[in-house]
Amino acid sequence: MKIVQLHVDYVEYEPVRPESSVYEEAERKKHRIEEALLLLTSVEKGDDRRLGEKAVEDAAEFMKELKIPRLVIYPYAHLSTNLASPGEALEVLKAMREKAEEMRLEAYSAPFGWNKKLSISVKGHPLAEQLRSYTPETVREKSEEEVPQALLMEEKLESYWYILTPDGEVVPVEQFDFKGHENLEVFARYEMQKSRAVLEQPPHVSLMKRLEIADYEPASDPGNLRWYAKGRLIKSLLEQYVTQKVIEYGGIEVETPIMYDMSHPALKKYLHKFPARQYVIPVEDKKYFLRFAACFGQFLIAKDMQLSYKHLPIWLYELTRYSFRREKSGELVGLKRLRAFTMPDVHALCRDIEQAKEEMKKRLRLSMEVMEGIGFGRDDLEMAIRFTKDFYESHRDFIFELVRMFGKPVLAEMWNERYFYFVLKWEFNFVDNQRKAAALSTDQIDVENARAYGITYVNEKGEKEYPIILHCSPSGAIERVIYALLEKAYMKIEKNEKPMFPIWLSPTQVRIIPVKSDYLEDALELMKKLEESDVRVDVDDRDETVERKIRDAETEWIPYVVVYGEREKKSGVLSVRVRETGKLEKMRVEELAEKIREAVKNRPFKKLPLPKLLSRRPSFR
RNA sequence: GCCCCGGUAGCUCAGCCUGGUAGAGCACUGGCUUGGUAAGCCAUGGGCCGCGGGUUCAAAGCCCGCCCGGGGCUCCA
Repeated sequence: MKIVQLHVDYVEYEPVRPESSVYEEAERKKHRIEEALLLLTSVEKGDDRRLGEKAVEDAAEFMKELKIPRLVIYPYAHLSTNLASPGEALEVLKAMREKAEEMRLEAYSAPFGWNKKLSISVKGHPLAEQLRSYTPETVREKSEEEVPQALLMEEKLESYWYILTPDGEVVPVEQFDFKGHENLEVFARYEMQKSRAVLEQPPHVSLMKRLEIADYEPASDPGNLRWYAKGRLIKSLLEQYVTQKVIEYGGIEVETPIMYDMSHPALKKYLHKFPARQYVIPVEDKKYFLRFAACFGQFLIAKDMQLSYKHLPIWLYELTRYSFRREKSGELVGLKRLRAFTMPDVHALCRDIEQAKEEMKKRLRLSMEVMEGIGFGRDDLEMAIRFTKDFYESHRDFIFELVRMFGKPVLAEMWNERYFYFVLKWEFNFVDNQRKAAALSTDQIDVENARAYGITYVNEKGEKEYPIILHCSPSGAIERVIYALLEKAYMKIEKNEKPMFPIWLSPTQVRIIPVKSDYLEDALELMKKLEESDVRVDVDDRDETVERKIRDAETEWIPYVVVYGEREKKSGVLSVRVRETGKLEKMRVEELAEKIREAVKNRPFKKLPLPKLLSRRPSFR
């Protein structure tokens, strides 16, 4: 395919008479289009629809750069001596028109197969005239950079912003009184203008390194981190906790592949509806993409399931380690935004919208419980609800029910049209030290994918129907949860308070410091006792002063530090330095164990995956 | 992707502007020290100063190119 691309002040054409055996219907009148990008297009032998689509994509990019408002596709046979047959050529031209429409370009198209009178006025800048040449090879090479439609559409998306209150008010953001809701205001401004110059680096990055949680891995692709023992432990506990909660709520846990064939028909559509860039892996003559959510695997399972209305609602759950999104390199930050991340993802198949609404309420409750269980309070999170205008008009009460459940004013974004596959989504957002927001928990009502994947259930009448699908991550990405915990801890440092992890997540919960080496035996004994009641304990047996060991325990944010010496040996009562209160407290071993059991309550426990003796423990960095 | 900043010991960084052949603290190793609630003392070892080219008698430093990393912008379903 050869295209002469011209940036024109105007183009005028007038169909005179049909010239080819294949021609389109056309009016014999003069057409004039101003301020346009004109594509004089010759379709050659071997060209296919993909080439046409690619050409339109390139043109669209050019138009965006130069702010050219409209496109004219003009069949022009005189650029090649190797023309395709008229039938084939028309097919490719139609693909171009469809593509332009799909991309919501203002596009005009001259009729194929006519002898036309043509006059044009080309602009005088250096980029105004260009020859483009496409062969099947160009598409094969370039297609790795395929940009999903949704990414392009997103840029055109128009939103209206409101605050919804638990009392049922709808207030345009500009008119809302944010007194007492300062965090929501920061969040709303962040979402709406999405730009803010901040120079400092986010505090959680140096914390994640210093606390030996995670670190960048220069030998991998950026945004793929390495996890040290303490980080792995914390992450693993969070993973187990979310999974446990989802299963309590009736989730059915499955596991699915991490890579999928890009040419699989059902996946193809979803790839385009979902604004994310993929990692692509060529294997022999096929291309696979790494999953960027659990959706694919679960939908493919659901498609094969024998589902009756009696089974619904049904929840399918997977915790993806990992999901991959090839975010642009400049967007990656610490644990906040990664290219490989761990995402709990629970889908619900529902028979109709009413059932979907009921399920969504349960899942909101689940998400609230999970966030609270992890250690986030209501003040730490701001809720956003986004929906189409249609959905709002027919389900207003439901939306306010969600707001009431959350119990605080909520940021609402309304779209005039449905651009994505869902009609409503909500998220919890965390506002960090840079006053930037990151989404954690989320749920969506998907009205499109059941059809796209051929997922059906049988209703009372024995007919097949498409279910509504909900997509929920009760915690959001696990890495991002840790980011939020670290950012929250940093806020404490800023207030001159002692930062710490929730006790159930602290790698070492109790550090025992023998006053001198003579008490090491006793310390080990004490450690054994505490371990028997599921407490993570270690012993600082290094040849250092007590002060030094305490300082090190403090910088590790250890919640309970026990100094053990003559006094404790005699009395049998421990001196415990309690981080939360900053006080020294006397208590017996059993009381200490009980305090920790109480703090962990119903949440998972894992043993400390490190040498128990500090003298045997290497530093990771 | 664009803009900015950076790459010197395991880590954090100084030195670079104004060229003269490599520094500190912490960590590591050895020794002294048996210490009671946030850093005990001494000593030792450790460096292709990101890579390649250029200028110069001489380059960690100046110039050019490249690679890698980070931050900001944009984006964030």
